Formats: sequence, structure tokens, C-alpha cells
Amino acid sequence: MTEQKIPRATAKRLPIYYRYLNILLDADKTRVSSTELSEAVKVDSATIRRDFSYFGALGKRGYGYDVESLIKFFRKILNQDRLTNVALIGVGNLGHALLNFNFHQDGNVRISAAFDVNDKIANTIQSGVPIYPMTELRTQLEEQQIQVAILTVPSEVAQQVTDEAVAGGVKGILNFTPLRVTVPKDVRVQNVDLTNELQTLIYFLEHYNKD
Amino acid sequence: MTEQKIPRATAKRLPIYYRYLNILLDADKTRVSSTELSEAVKVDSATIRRDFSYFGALGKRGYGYDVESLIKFFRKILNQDRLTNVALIGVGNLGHALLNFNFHQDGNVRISAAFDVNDKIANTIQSGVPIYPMTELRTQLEEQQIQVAILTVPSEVAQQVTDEAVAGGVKGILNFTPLRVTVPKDVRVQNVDLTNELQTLIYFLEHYNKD
DNA sequence: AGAAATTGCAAATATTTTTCACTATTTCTT
DNA sequence: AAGAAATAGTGAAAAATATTTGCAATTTCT
Repeated sequence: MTEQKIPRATAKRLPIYYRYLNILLDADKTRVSSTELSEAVKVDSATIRRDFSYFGALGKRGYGYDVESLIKFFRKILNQDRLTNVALIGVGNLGHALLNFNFHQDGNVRISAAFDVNDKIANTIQSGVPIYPMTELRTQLEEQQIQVAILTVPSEVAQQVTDEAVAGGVKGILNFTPLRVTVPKDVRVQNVDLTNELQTLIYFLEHYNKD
Repeated sequence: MTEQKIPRATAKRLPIYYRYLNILLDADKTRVSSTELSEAVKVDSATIRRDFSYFGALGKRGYGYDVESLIKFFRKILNQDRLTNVALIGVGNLGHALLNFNFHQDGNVRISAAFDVNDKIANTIQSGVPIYPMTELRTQLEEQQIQVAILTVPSEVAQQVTDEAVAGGVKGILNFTPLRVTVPKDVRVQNVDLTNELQTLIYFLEHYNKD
């Protein structure tokens, strides 16, 4: 599966390109040049061409890129053409918001199971998603073959829950917990630490006057 | 104010160090070495020393670092010793969750005003935070001298709201919108794009078998 | 007093990312 | 159809960023 090493920086820009391409499509644009794209997404045009080139020759010299086929291509790359089922572990404040959050705006990610220790909500359906008790975490993940989990539990239990999720076959974790969880190296964790983000933001504000 | 250029990578690790130091403090540890810290936060000890050294000589050779004074120092650096008032713009799903979110776990960030277009919630108080109508965005920001905003509005209006916020004096924006907003260069934007994060995560899962 | 521990830091490396500069194509214009 | 204009693709250079090494200086420990 591993084709070739795409730089992390590039991978992070892909969704941004993808999103803008869809805007172009909606506006009935059929072609776009790297220069044009550059202005919209605020990335140097050479960088864009370089990014695209990791995937082969997607454009036409002297012409630009065909919006539709580019979208089609990225859709595959970004797994937009396939539904990815995701588990939400921890249905507190944030978890609840994520249940309603429009992850599937492009129709590719769906929270198909949620878990919580709270008896009050376990075994109910919230926003169309079944909530299982935490005790069933592992078995449900296995059964439903879910490989991606969003972790929004209190940090005290984060590691333990993570272990359980990994045991259930999870390979990717979007971790909203401030805790840096430990996982086997074939599991990827993407940390989203809101407090951290805010602090970093404030830090930069205080310590740099521009940038 | 701008003291010296701290690498971005370092700045991002600071909150992590800070958090762990507090754990040590809670455990009544009075000193810690870079090696010890290293294991806990999973960062090479040399990197930690390097990171710390940007701020001067914080430790004692042959001894290590004094937990308490290190915390005290970082608290200043990270503005934990001062309350930063933050505005929440857009009280939808996610916004609502953030209102309840424990940003102030260390008591330094407080959402002190929220804004929404919805008449039903404007001019009410939610989770202890006053919600103002969006029309008052600029004036309230000015009046309350809020410099940091969390943006959780629909992306269609993101740019427009951002402009308004900037006009109101905001210097830092935590942007939950998928839109890359344009701001003057003295304003810093930190993007938190959840859909993007998930997509990137899934992308890596599919395309790399480890990392 | 001597051994052990440990920071601080300059310099060396390594890694990653961006940009330049140019060629090859294709499209557009007249 | 010829020439001009536009534009992708890309090797190589440069720049930016981050990590690691190696060791002197210092402090603590026994």
C-alpha cells in the first residue's frame, strides 16, 4: 500500500486543496492553474505544483489542471470515495458536539458508534448514533471493524481506554485528550489539544509581534 | 516584547512540559532531570535541555531542575499567571461544547463573551457566559478589550466575521472553520480543522503502514 | 576529596520544506 | 500555420527547521 513517501507538509495541505477545488466546481470552473490556486489557498504556486507532482502528472502544461478530474483524483487519495466508519469514545461535552458535527460534509466519514461509561446515555441513540457502554468498547470495535476512533474521555482514563481501543483493532486515534497516549508504532495518533492550541496562540501573541 | 526567536517546535512542546511538571508537583517531587522528563514526555533529553535553554539557564548542573521554580517560570511564559479573556464567536454545536469545555483547567483562559446571530440565544447567558448578538461583535470586543477569539461560525460567514473581529481589535484567532481566513499580518490565526485532521489521519492510515 | 550526575551550549548533523530556474508542452492569437 | 503566451513538471539549490553530539562547567553525593 505504501506507495511513496509524501511529505507530511504536503499531506496536510491536501484537504485544503480538495476543499477549494470543490468550490471551483460549484462555481462551474472547469480548469485552474497553480497560480490561481495559489492565491486562493495561500500556498506558493511552486509548492502546489510540487505537491501535486508527488502523485504524478496531474495537469497539462500550458493549460493547468482540469478541476473535475483533479477532484476525482483527490477524492480517491483522500478516501472521500469510501465511507470510513469512526468511533467516538466518550460522549461528554465535546463528544456530544462532535456527534452533531458535520464531519461528513463530504460524505466520507461517519461516526457509527459511540461509547460512554455513563449509564444514563449508554444504550441509547444520540443524534442517530448508538451509544454503547464502555465495557463493550473492544468487542464492538472488533465486530464493527472500526479502525479510527475519536477520543474525548477524561484524561485520567485516556491511556486505559486507548489500550482497550487498540486491542479492539483501532489504527488511528484523533486524541482530544491533553494526555500523550502511548500506542504501538503501527497506530497513529493525531493530537488535538485545544487548551494547548489556545496557549500556543496566546504565547505567540505575547512573544512575537508578528509572524 | 519580542525577546528572541523560539522555534515553533519548542513552543509547541512547552505546554506539554508544563503539564507534566504539574503532575510532578502534585506527586510532591521537588526536582527532575532532563532524562527523567524525557521519558515521561517522550522527547529526547537533549532536545528538552535545548528547549529550556532558549529561556536561559533554568536548571542546575549536577542537580537537574527545581520543579517548583520551573513551573513558576513556565507559568509566566505561558501566561498562566494571568487571566486571558477570550471571545467565542458562534454558539452552535461546537461553540456550545466549547463554552462548557474546561479551558480554564489551569485557570488562565476564560471565555468571557460569546456571540451569535441567533435571536433565541442572543442576550441570554449560557454556562455563565453572556451571549451577545453578532451585531455587537465589534463594539463588545473593543469595550472588553478582548484580543483572542475562538471562531466557530459557518464557513460562509467566516471571513466577514473575522474582519469584524479584527476591526474590534482581535490579535489571535483560534479558527475552527475550514476556511483559511485572511487577516492582517499582525494577527495570528491558529487553524483547528477537525475534518482536516480526521482526513489527514485516515490518509496516513491508508498510505503508510507505519511511521 | 573524588566520583557521579547533570546542565548548558556551540557546533555538527539531519531532516524537511520551499523556492528557483529552466525545459517541455499546450493553448491562444493573429 | 506560426509565433507568442501560459503553464506544468522537476532537478538542484537554498532555506528553514529541528535534533543530536560531545564536552566543559558545575553541583551534589558518598
